[in-house]
Amino acid sequence: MPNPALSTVLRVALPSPLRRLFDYLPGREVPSQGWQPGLRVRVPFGRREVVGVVIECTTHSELPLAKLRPIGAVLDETPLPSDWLWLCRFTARYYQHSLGDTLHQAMPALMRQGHRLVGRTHTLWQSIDSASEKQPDPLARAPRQAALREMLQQHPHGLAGRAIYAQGFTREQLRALQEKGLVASREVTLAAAHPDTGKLLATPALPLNREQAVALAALHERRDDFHPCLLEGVTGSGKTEVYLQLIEAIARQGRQSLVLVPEIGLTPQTLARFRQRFCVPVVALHSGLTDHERLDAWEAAASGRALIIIGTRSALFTPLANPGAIIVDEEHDGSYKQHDGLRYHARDLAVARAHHHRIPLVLGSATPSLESLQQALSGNYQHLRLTQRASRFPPAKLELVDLRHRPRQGGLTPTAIEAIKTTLGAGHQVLVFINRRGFAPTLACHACGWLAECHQCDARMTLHRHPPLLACHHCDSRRALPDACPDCGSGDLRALGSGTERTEETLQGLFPKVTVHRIDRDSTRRRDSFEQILKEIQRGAPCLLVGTQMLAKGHHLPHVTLVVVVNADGGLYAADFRALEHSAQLLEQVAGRAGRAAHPGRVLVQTLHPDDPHLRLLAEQGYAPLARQLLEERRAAKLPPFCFMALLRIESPKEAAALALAQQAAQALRDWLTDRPVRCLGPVPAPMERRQNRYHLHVMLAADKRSQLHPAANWLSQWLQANPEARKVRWSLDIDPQSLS
DNA sequence: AGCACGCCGACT
DNA sequence: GTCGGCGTGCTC
Repeated sequence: MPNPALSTVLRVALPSPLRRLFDYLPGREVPSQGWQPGLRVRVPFGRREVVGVVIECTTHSELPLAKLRPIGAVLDETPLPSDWLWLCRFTARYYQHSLGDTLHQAMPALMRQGHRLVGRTHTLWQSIDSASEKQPDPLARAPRQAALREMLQQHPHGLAGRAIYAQGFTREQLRALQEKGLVASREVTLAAAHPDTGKLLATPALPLNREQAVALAALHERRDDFHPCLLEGVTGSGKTEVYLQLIEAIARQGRQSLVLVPEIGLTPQTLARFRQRFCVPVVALHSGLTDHERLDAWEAAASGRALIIIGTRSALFTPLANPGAIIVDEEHDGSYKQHDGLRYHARDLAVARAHHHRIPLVLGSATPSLESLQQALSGNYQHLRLTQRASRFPPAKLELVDLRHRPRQGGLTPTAIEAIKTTLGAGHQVLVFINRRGFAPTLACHACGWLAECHQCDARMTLHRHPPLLACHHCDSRRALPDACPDCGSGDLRALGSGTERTEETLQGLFPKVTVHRIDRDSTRRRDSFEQILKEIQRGAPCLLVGTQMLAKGHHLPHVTLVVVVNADGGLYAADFRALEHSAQLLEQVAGRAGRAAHPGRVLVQTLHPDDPHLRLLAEQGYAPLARQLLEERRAAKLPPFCFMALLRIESPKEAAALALAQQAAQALRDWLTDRPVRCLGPVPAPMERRQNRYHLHVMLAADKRSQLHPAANWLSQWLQANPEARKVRWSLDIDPQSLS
């Protein structure tokens, strides 16, 4: 009988919401280098098999050894990257999430399914020295093949097919060179592949202005230490060029740069800008990748071969063998926060990760979040500012247009229509911004006041014209348009207010000879129609663009010289304390679309509150002064970034069940919090309490310091997990919630 | 979260 | 007589 005290016990993290590890005995298979944390294993779990990660190797278990089951299979020869494991453990702890679930989310799909990483190869293409140079050039009449051969000659270790095609070469050109015996392929095991040591730059760096040079020098100076920077640069001030030259410097040391961009920002144009600059492959993590491509990218980053990795939120979880810098572009963007499951904020995790790796971190934005701005103003982050635009013209001022007592057509005042007419007459393009999809926000009965309401949500239904229906934007319910009022039978039903469809229709009526492009989620359902329209717009013919924030963010629209904001009031008096910040960021971003190239721009902002002090400050002095004032207001009100919050959301189809648990949780929490410096608010009904026939309640936790909040959030999470009542409703704990809805 | 077990209503 | 509804319980 072996001594049970000496037997090996493996503590394994499994893809389950249960926030604990599970103990296993080793099975038949022994890992080639012994048991180590970080090895993936396949284990029996209940009545199924799952893939888990060994977290601890120990010799005892809290359970009797007879209850432990053996590990089924060992999936890795070497542990998963330690920087990646560290990041997942940090994330799980910070966001009160199961470690096993966090690890699973951070892994490519094929690794989740248990694919092995060893023995995988990929094909590299290399140019071969031709036997005799005297022969006439076989490529004299094939310029693309010649160019391809030249590119391959600059990469002595060879290039992957994907990298070749990314540079605009085709399979056929490659095949032709192969048949002529000028290039050859070889299979390389992934682990043994060399980092690309060929030429780094495909096109030379652009000259920097003084501010850009100062920013780059500052980043450069301390590239071997944690060095967080807020790069606050107005639209068109050349933030991207600073990123590119920082990446270049990092890559020259053979180190990797991780670039995060907002969901909407990972466009072919963005990628093209990076790929045009660098010869080395730019690994892009976008939704179009196959599972195998995703695994390749993961391995390329984990091995250190990939020097430049660019992606959206989830790319933060890419392992880095040799990290050199992390860049978060448009750091204020809401898409960095995940809104379900593991509710992480990629920007905040980027800060933690850069700190862990002791590398520079660049948070870039024209409209920084108040969180990052406060860090910069208080000296925790270095504050780098870019105020000069490449364009000859200063940024367009916002002109407030009073909506009160003015006739409106499709939401537009005569002032706006006149300006549109003038701009189109001058041969320029106009962007009309409305933050509402559909034809009109709702349908109303003019006889009795009935409004079209959703049966499942506390919300009005939006009127759509093509196809004609009532749709709820908060659930998936839709209804046919009623012919008469369901309450009083009157036929006098009218569309109330304007959405993109109605403004498009009005503008087409007013300017029948001009093309009107509507750009919103409804009009761009098809995969690449948005890209098509953008290309068309960039050709420059006079036209009208009507769109939602899809249009406002990031896209270069050089021929737009007039921007009209149909209604700026959405965020002015909203209940959510962040609404004003987000609204100001959006307005500034929209305004930034005006007049970037050869002509100055105008921005008309329609409002029912032209005297609102915040709006006036934004219009007269811009985002930066407004942001500083908002910070003072947050400080006075003890709101983030001057406090730290965690939000418990509870939802159930049964209102009473949700309320009962919310009250119990709040009570238990308050008892525990006695004499602790954490405040507990609620339960309160969430904004729009009923959504999809589910009732939503909130309990809020707030503390002056992150370190105070954390134990309370942890306690609450444990309490909920231990409480059988909590299983009857759906709940989630959101650390640093971004929105209170 | 999965996945089973278990105990009551409308179907061939 | 069954098929299947989702409440409850468990996963090393």
